[in-house]
Amino acid sequence: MNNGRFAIALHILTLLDKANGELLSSEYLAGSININPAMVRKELINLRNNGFVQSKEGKNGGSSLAISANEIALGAVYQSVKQTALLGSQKNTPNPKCPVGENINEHLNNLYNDTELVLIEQLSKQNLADFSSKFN
Amino acid sequence: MNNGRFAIALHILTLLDKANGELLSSEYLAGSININPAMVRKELINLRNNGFVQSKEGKNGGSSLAISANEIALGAVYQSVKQTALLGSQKNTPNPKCPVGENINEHLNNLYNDTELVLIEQLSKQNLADFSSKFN
DNA sequence: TCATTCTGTAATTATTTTTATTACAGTACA
DNA sequence: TGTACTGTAATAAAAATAATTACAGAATGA
Repeated sequence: MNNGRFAIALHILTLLDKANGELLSSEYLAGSININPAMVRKELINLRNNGFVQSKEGKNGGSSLAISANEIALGAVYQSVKQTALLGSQKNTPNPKCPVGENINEHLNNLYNDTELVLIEQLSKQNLADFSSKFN
Repeated sequence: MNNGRFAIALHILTLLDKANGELLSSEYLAGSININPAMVRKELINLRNNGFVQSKEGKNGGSSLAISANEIALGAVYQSVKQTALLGSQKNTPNPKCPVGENINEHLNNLYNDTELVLIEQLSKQNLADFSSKFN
C-alpha cells in the first residue's frame, strides 16, 4: 500500500499509549507528528472505527486508547489504513484478446493476496506495546 | 510500494517468456498491457538494467529475456521496480522536540526493512517460470 | 543508399492520489 | 454562556504516476 497513513496511525497510537489514558487533543498529536490537526482527526475517525481509540468531544476532550496496547497488533493497524492492494494499482485493464492480458489480473491478485497475508503476519509479530516500548 | 510498475514489469516478462526467444516489439507488448509503447520502453530500460531482458534496436528489433525464466525470482522483480519504502512515504518530518517524534522514523524504518525482507522472501517463492506457467 | 521499422530518450502534459487547509456546526465543561 | 474541544465537509495545493508526443539513432533489406 505504501501509505503515509500507516506512519501517522502508528504515531498517534504510540503517543496515546505513552499518555497512559490521559486524553490528548488532536492539536497536541498534530504537533508531534507535524501535520494538520484536521488530518489527525480524520485518522482518528478510522482508528475509532477500528476500535483502537476512543474520543471525547467538547472542552477538555481528546483521545485515548480504547483497548490495551498489547491487543493492537501492527498488522491490524496496517489493515485499518490500507486502501489499495499491496502491489497493485487500481486501474489495470490489459487487453482481453491476449491470453496473458486476459488472465493476468487474476494471477496478480492471487499473488498480492498471498503476499499481503504474509506481510500482515510479519507485522503482527509486534503489537503496539512492543513498538511503543522502543521509545524512552 | 504499491506500484503499477510491478504489474507492468511482470506482464512484460511473462509475454517475453511465452515468446520463447522471439523478439517482441514495444508496440506489441503495449498492446497486450494496454498502455503506451513509450511506457513499455521505459520499463524495458529498467528490466534491462537489471539483467532480465535484452533488446535489439532497429528494424525487426524488439526484446527478449536475457536469462532463463526460472532465474528470475519475483522478489527480484519487485526490487527492480520499487522506488519508495514499502509502507512509508518519502516525507515524514515529525517534531524532534517530542521524544516520540524524534525517534519514530528510526523505528519505522527498522520495521519497514524487516517487513520488506519478508515480503521479498515470500515473492521469491515463485520465479517467472512458475508465474508464467499459470497461463495457457 | 535510402526508405522502413524499430529502440532510446527527453520533454511535456494530463491524471490521479495524497496531503493540507479552511471553516464551521455540535458538544462538553466550568 | 464563553471557551476549548471534536466531527466533518468542502476545497485547494502538492506530489506522484501515467500518458503522450516527438524525434534522433540503429539495424535491416530492397
